[in-house]
Amino acid sequence: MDKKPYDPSDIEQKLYKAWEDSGLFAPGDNPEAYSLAIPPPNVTGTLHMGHGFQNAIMDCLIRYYRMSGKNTLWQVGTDHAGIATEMVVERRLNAEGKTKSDIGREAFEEEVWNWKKVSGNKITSQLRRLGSSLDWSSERFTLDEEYQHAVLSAFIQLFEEGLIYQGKRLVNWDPVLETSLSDLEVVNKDLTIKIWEIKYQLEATDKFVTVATTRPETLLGDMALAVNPSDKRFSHLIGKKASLPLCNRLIPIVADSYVDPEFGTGVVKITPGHDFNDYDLGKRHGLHMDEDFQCHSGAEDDFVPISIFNKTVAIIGVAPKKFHGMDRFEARKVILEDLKKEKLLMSEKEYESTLPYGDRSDQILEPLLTDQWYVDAKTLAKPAIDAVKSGEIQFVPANWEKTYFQWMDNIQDWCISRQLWWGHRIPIWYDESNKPHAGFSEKDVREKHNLKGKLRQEEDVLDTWFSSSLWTFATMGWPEKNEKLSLFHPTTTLVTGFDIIFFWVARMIMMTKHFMKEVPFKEVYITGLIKDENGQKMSKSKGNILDPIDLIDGVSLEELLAKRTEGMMQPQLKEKIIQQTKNQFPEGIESYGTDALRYTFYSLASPGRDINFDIGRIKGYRNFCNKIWNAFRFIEMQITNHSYQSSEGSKDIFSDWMASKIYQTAKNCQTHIKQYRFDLASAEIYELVWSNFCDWYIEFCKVAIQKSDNAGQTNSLIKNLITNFYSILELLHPFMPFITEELSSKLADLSKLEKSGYLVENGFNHTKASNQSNEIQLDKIINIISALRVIRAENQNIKNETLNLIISNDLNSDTQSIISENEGVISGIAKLGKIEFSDQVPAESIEKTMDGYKIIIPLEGLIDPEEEIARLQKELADVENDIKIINAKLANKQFVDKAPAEVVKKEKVKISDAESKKTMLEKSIAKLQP
RNA sequence: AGACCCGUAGCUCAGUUUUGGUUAGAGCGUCGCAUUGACAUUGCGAAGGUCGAUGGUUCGAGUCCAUUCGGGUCUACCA
Repeated sequence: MDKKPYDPSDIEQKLYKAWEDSGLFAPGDNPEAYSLAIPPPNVTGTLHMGHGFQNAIMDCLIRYYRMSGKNTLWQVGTDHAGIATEMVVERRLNAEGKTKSDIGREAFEEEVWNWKKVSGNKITSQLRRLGSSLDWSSERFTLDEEYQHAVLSAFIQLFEEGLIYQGKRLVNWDPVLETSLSDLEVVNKDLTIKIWEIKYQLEATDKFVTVATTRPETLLGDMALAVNPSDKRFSHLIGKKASLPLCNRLIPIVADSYVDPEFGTGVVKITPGHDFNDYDLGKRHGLHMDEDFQCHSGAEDDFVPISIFNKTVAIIGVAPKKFHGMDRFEARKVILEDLKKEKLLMSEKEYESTLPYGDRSDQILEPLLTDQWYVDAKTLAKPAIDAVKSGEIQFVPANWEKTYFQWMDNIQDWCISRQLWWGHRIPIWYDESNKPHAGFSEKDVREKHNLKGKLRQEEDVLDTWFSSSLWTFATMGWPEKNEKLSLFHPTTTLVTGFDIIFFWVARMIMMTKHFMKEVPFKEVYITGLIKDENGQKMSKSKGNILDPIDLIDGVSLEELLAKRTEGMMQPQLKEKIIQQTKNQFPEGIESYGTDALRYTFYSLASPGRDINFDIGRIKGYRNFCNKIWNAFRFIEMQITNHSYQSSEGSKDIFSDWMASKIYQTAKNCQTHIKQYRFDLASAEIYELVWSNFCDWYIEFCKVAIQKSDNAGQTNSLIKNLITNFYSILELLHPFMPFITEELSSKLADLSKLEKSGYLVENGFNHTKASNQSNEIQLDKIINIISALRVIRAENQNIKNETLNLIISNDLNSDTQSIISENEGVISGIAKLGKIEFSDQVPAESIEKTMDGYKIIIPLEGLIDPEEEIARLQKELADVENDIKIINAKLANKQFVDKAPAEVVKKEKVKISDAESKKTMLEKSIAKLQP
């Protein structure tokens, strides 16, 4: 037996492989199903702390229910992550001096598939390192053939139902990635920007009106000026025209209540092609341009917005030729100079506002008029709202429902087309008259619609979230109806973060309700977001990211620095990050093992919104693993040293006590897991194992075995010890799968049980209800031993002496006889000579009043009576104070009348306890006094 | 502008809803003591909190209500 501490690296990967090879994670056919679908990570991504956290939780759930006898499916898979992946591959191409358009669509797609091959398995192997008991046999990727078929089917059905439509609208345009984005992919940043005031000359006068703008370049696309209809300052202008600076064309002045007379100058320039509000206003007023480039208002149907940007946001169209080809910011500069020259620029001021940025590219977005595909989200939202309102789906914690409703009630149609190459190409073919038809292939479309002429396929691909919104059922083979779907769908629970409630959770509910006529999951457990120990979001640019695998295996400072600084978007932060990392981890990070990391996650999983990951805590849980490991080593020693034989044994009070504690904890954990309180469950088990099992039970067993005088008794003590340890391993297994599996198999070998297979599949076999009265008795004995320890700590001269103990006869007779029966063990642990029950108290002694009885340690010549009196008097003062407080309470008529009888009774019991304690203390003091 | 979350021991957090009711808990850290048989990744013991503030409801408030201060998040945004 070696003495080195527990080393998880010896066992973890070996065990996972054994589990996986044995096919233990694959579902069976028991109709009592429990299923989870993993939120599919980006196929080319790597594991971060959030993944680690959420997967730890999912694995605990699935292992717990698998052990409880449910038929479990934990669906695994990865997402193609359109924009993110396309960006990475494009950057790699750029580094080689090539561009996407150089090589063309097909070659590019091939590049991405190659990249997936290189980096694609990283995250799935990392999931294995976490011990996640995923069903690898049903792994899916969102671009698998089968999955693609589901995506196309969904699109075609929605199109045919009129719930997907094409429209020329303003979208959030990312000029760097050259694609549209949905509202959710826009990050609004608060900034100090500039605002300019510009004069527009009124037609056929020498008068001007002034408008304010933060984007002067858009004036090239202005189609009107607008004022509030009730604004007296400008009512005479309504219906007149103004001349557009630098452009030599006229635009109408219209009245619209959208304009806030209090804000700015009260006159607004209207650019329907480049601003969302202006677009709506332009539509209301039917703004359009004639062949002479003059703008007019009209009926709503006349509305034709003009656009002056192309897809790289360079100036085109009706803008004066001079500006053509200029980038938006270059054009802004030139326009401001020109306005200044013409004395039309009134002012330039600082201004607090927000600008929209792309969440991936981090570039300022531009509203741009393009053809896009939309999902009619308003229609799909209704059943999805009802599903949550009716309780068919429950959010945990429940207040996330509010967030959900707030968004769903104001939902906008969802732009699902992306001008990318990586993803599901939209299954639309245009005929020669540009009419769109949906189908699985060109052939399919031709046959269905009897088309003869040339067909052109839509170039765009679908938003990644469109395909992932089908995740729970598309992974199970939909649109085919099969047994898997009927057994495992709806899934039981979704575990995810609040950051994707809108992106994913809400859209899954909408789509699943629509296609399956049922919900995708019955409960949504929204976890907190993992932040660093200072409450900062973990991000590459802050340089505070942690890789869960580094916490498992350890990492040197050099490697950690390299990881945190490679491929930085803002290299100027590099020095700061290096310094900060060196301060935090001067020696790098130690290896803690998966079980310790997982346990840390559980202990932090309280219902709040943010979870600050304090690296200090993981150390404590590594020690916990070591503690368990050594508890096993103790048992191992007993088995070997006493030639343990597996046979029928008899009960003992210590094992009964332990079994009873385990049973209670197991019951509580069941509740905690149902309520997703992994923090409470883990804390309770920790306390059970460390404080009850190791600190007390093992110590009792140790002495009991030592003092046992017959082999049968020894054997039976060991047998009960083994059984209780098994129960603990079972209870811990969903939280710490590796160490528990390893120890259970070692224990099975040692104790010569027939090999009973893996804990993974075995369930909770050893935990049983036990003798509760024994539990109470032993709790009392433990109280006595603890009190003795306090006395020793307070009296340094007796800290190591063997002492005699007298217990007053006030202690009930049941406990007295149990103490007598186990005198040897108790004396052994508490280092006592003999234990007596008596009301005869020797003159020189230390006394301690307990719960209705007292313990006395005769100490002739060893104590200073004066010191002892002082100590007792302090204790007396405390008791008297308690009595005063309770008396005051009971003297309060209001309290006695209004408080529930139970509460009043409790107080009365309390005071009588305190009174008797007081009497005992007074007697003790009197005796010491000369 | 609206919605939401957080504030409890030196630090990181439970406890606050359904149900207001003893002396408010844990881990880490700190202090004192312990040393060869499971474990120093250890054991035993101790100290440490007017629960952000104010007011209210109540016999009774960390918990309920109102106001307020500080920190944070999301949604929507006006030129």
